[in-house]
Amino acid sequence: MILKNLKSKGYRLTNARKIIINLLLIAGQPVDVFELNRLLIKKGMIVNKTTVYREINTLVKERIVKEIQFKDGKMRYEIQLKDNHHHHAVCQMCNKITPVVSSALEKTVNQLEENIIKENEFHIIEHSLEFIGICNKCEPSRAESTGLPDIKRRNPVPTS
Amino acid sequence: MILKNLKSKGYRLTNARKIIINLLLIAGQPVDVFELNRLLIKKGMIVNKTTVYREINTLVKERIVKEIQFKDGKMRYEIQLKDNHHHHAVCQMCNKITPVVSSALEKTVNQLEENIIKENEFHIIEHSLEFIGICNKCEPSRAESTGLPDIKRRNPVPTS
DNA sequence: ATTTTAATGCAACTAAGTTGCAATTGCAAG
DNA sequence: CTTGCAATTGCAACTTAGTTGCATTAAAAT
Ligand SMILES: [Mn+2]
Ligand SMILES: [Mn+2]
Ligand SMILES: [Zn+2]
Ligand SMILES: [Zn+2]
Repeated sequence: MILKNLKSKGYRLTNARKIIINLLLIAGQPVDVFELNRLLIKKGMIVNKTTVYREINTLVKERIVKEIQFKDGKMRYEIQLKDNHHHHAVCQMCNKITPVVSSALEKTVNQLEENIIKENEFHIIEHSLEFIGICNKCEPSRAESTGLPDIKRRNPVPTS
Repeated sequence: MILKNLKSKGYRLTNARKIIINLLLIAGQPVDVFELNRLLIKKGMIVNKTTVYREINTLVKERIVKEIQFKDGKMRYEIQLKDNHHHHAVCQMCNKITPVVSSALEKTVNQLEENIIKENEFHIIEHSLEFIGICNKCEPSRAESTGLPDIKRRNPVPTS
């Protein structure tokens, strides 16, 4: 188990650590630190943001958590379960996240990675693939707009 | 041309705009705002950072420039040329960027996108695919380390 | 040359994430 | 159960990318 593994490496099983891991397991999808904090408070536990950042970075370092960057300027974190490699489709309007799994795709990507390693002399460790779009719930409101949806980004394009 | 297109839409062909577009064309790879500013200064032109951000967001809005997020907390921008869709391999250590092109991959991705649209009822606008690894120049120094390379991220994992 | 409005510079601001350090706590050993 | 030590935590101050309001400047159409 995750906790066993951590303890064996000299990490302590602190309250914050256990709850954060649990919340990430329950979430089952990428969450940002703000959201994680909200979940912690809901569980009746207030953890300083510094601690949250440090804890998450520890989990990233131990390859228990994976970082994902969308385009809204905040890192998101998702627990890494065995044989659960997947990607995401993100709604530009409401940020809804849908997992995307495709063995055909992974096969093609792996093939490509091998080619890159051979041809470009570049050792590839991982890849990051995200799909950006509009979820079916947000689709209706998009029709009325200019076609370019309101992107939830940190640096929003000013509405002309 | 790009400038013609912009003028026809009511944008003015200012000095800053013309130089920024030119620098992005010359760069031919994703650059962040800090780097862009350095290039502007080298061209003998000092442009206020607010202007640079605003200009780039205008170009993004007009689909002339594409935003790319690696994991170092800064957005990068790359000019969008016709029929030049591609991805990137990024060195975790020196940030060297290598373009990745594969028609086989795009075909698989397009197929997958169609499936997502049908099955998940999610309208997909674009995808973002980046490969993370170690370039051949940085490879030697990696061998001596723990295996986990020093990642150039904003929130660096503390070296245990 | 005049006018109109897009673009610019500036300074102050926001928000994500980091750091140094002192106080706390997990936990192993006795 | 107590003690000791290193890992963890909280706090406050800091850094950095990016944003905003407003007064000023400058494309460019007439
Ligand atoms: Mn996921
Ligand atoms: Mn490129
Ligand atoms: Zn949505
Ligand atoms: Zn490198």
